[in-house]
Amino acid sequence: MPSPEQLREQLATAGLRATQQRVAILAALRTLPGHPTAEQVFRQVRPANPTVSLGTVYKALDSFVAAGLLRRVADADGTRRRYDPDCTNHHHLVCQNTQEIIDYCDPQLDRLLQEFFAARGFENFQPHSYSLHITGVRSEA
Amino acid sequence: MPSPEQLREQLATAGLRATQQRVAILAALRTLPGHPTAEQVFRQVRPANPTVSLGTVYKALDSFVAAGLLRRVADADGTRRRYDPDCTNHHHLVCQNTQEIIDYCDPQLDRLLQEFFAARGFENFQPHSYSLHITGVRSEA
DNA sequence: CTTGCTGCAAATAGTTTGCAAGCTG
DNA sequence: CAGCTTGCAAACTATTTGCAGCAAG
Repeated sequence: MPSPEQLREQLATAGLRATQQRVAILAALRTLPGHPTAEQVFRQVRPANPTVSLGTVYKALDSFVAAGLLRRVADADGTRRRYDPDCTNHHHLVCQNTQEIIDYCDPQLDRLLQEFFAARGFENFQPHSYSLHITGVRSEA
Repeated sequence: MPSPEQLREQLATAGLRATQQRVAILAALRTLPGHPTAEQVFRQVRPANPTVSLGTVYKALDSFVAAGLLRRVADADGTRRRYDPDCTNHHHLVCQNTQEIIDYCDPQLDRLLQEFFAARGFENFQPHSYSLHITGVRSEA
């Protein structure tokens, strides 16, 4: 849970003006679990900052993405955009029943993929990062 | 390039009525390369079938997805839906510059992933299929 | 025949844009 | 103070829905 000052600094470092709105939006992104939509961020921010508008949320998220603070991801059915606050490389488990998306980190898997593609290589393509999408069902146990 | 009869049969097997529109739409999907949008399918179908409407294309694509003939995929920036006519498991190369998505099949990779996850296993998740999203840049060579 | 499919148009959902006014550096 | 940012509302784009008529099984 970073302090407002830390958030302001993150924005400044990224070359963005640290407005109240952006600080609030960035804070919301650090609070919300998973991959929130613009709407979800808006609803999180709004109560404490009734002046922030949805349009501003969209613009702020866009500038965050441009600055590399955030990653844009498509949601499972492609109707809306989601924003992934975790910019480190990671993978996703997708439940076929609930459409739920769970983050999955696995350095061992990362290494495996790195090695595999280092050995193999591509014709006309320079790989940069790998993200594995694992579809399946969540088992209650 | 399957014949109309084959397409009709595919539809029947999938439990769908083989209407002229659906046959034309399915044919277009087999013709178009990559992962077309509804709009692209419409433009492909329209010249030969001026009576087909965009709404019908959407409905037909939905029913194809429900029947398992097609897979819905989100396009890179998540603003529109694309339909992937290839229902066998495969991976994607995504070019950061052009947003182009290239299909990538690699049985060896599939085996590697299978083995890795068979050995590892998950807590509360039953994996079913794996799709690797490889981001990078296309090198002209 | 009867049930599902089509075509049209209107309705929605999500996101973007234009611009005057405000705040940040 | 200069310029980026905001808030609002209107504009857009992609997709969905309702419903009367049509066609496939």
